[in-house]
Amino acid sequence: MTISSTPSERRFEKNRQAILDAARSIIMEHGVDGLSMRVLADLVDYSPAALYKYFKDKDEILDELTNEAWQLSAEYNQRHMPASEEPVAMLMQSGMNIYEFAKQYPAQYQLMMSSTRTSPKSLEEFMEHENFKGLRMLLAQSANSGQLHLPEGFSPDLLAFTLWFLVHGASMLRGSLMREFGEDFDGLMDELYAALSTLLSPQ
Amino acid sequence: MTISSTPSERRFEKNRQAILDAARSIIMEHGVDGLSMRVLADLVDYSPAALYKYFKDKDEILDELTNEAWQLSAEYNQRHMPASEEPVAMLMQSGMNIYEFAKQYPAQYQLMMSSTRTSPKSLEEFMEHENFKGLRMLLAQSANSGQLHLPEGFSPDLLAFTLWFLVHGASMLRGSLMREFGEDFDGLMDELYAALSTLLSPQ
DNA sequence: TATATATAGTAAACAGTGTTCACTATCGAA
DNA sequence: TTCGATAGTGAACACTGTTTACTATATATA
Repeated sequence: MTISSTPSERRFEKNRQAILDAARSIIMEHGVDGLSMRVLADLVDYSPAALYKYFKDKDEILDELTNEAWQLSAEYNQRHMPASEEPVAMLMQSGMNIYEFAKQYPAQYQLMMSSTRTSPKSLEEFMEHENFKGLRMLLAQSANSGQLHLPEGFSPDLLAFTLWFLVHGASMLRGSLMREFGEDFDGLMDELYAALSTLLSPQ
Repeated sequence: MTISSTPSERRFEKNRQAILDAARSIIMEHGVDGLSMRVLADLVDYSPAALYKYFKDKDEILDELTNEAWQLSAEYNQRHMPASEEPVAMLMQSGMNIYEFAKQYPAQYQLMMSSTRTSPKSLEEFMEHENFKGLRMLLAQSANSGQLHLPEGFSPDLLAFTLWFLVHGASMLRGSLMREFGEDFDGLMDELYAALSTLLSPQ
């Protein structure tokens, strides 16, 4: 399914991609706030105004990087997920993956959590979001097969949200209010995973 | 304990306070990003440069507002806390108070969670933080007296961190990634409080 | 009371930001 | 070969936080 395209269209797409690559490298090295249209233009040997032939505005660049980031995070999770394991262990690994991703790609994570135009428009839409649906499925199936203990009052979906809040809360706090805690924070998370693991294991 | 002061010192302090009041009203109406030195100067009938006689830089203004915000949040919590109640109910109310505060004072909450110079420098320092120590004490005492059920693997302090992560995670997500969910998010939180309440109640 | 000093306040500028506009040169198609 | 779309540019606009040189005014001292 190759899309027919003229040389100039391919050239345009290449240049656009090169700009995105440069933008990505800037936010990874200097944070999201380190990205300015002028330093970006400098890096790709364009004048600042030229960037507006490729993108409507700066937000469109950030939106592209945000979508990339969600995908990257999903890939990161799949890459670090043991193939056949018990559900509770997979669940804990899922949590660690989000947490580690936020640590390793703080700029991308910041974009995911803050981007304006990209964020889901309703709870229903979010529930179908690729990165959340996997978690819901895992919980529903393993609760059904008795491989996961649902604490009283928790539906699979409510537990999914709870864990999402918990892990993303911790990850965001680690990058903002608690950014100075360093290793101590990681130790705390290990304790938390251990306790959660026994709480959610059958029996 | 009135501090001896000259008229000019009192005048200085009054002007400084007036600037802070104006800054607060700006962030409450237009968000933290809506605060610029020029609109602030306009509002208090000063030239922009004059503000620098009262504050080292913009961050110093934001730091003052951040400290205020932490205090405001503590007061909000105390004001909405039933005097004599069972610990679990108090705990849930505490969580709701943080969540409701973040909803009602989003700018202040944003400052609390993001300010650079104000944030605690270590885990130990944070554990002694006024707004967190209350939670720890409540948990330790009620767990000791059997009025709170500690799930296996959770120490009182670990549970305190867990609840902190959970509530602040939810509050931050409500203000960022999930800002469009509106009432649905609140309903989810109600479910969560109910489930948590039965999980942590004795028996 | 006169004089010297510290201080409140200002206009203008600097360096940075995102973005737009008028313009040129080149490229692709008829 | 001509003609129109388009890639790319320099300069400007309207912002941002901050600094510098300067002027009054208010305070403190002789």
